[in-house]
Amino acid sequence: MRHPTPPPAPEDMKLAEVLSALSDSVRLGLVRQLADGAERKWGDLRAPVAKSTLSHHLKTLRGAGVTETREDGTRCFVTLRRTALDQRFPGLLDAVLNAADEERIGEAPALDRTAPRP
Amino acid sequence: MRHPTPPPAPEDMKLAEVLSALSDSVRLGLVRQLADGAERKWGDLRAPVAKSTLSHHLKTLRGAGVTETREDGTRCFVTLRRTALDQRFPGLLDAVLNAADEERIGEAPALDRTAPRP
DNA sequence: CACGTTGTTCGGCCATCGTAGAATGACGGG
DNA sequence: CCCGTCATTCTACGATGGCCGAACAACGTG
Repeated sequence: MRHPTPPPAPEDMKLAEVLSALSDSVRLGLVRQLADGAERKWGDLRAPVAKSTLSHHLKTLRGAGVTETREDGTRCFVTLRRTALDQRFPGLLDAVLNAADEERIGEAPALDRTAPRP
Repeated sequence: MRHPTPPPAPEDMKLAEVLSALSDSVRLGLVRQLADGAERKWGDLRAPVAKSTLSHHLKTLRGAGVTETREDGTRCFVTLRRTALDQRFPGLLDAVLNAADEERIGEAPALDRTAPRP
């Protein structure tokens, strides 16, 4: 399956690149799903895009050092690199996750129930 | 001079937009120059780009709600909207500024003195 | 070994972005 | 009143970026 994008060492992570990786709502949604630090199966990640697009988003996150990927046979598992991020950019991830929670980024489209049906 | 981009109310700021605004090294350099909260003259801001480009970058920062602009006659002054940012995205700005300081983003190109001259 | 599953890569499309130079508009000073 | 200063807008262009469907590659299983 080939993952030619190994995660960069903590000291090689660039702030602008990380912020850029986090500046997309689809990717923020993915990061939120990984927020508890637990490993998630690729196929269990939810995003409102085609799987090729999802793959690209995960590649972007990996490239910036935000996530890490482990392969096991034909399937792979994704993890948030919380310690590396906290070490290199103290407070950043928490601030972003809190704000993303507040905005409910990446949550179900939420059918509009504001107007009761007739 | 016309500033058709008034800063959004704190509650209208979008996380993804703010992160996007901060994901450019030129803009990060500008934000660093404003970090102390003091007002700065447009013309005193340093950036390695043409003035039209600088104007666009400041428009982007304004549009995201990161900065504010005050006009006085023909010149204008730029301020970091620290309180609005801290209120809406607690901890985010500090984390970004600390990391940007660490990477010395936007500082003088720094002639290479690692090898002493012959 | 043939096949289905899983994720990546490829090719292409369209939108946005960073950049610069030139034109424009708004003032203030001589 | 005319000119210089200051910042924005216009126009243009190459580079990215997000998106998708299709093709591909690696693996486990029947």
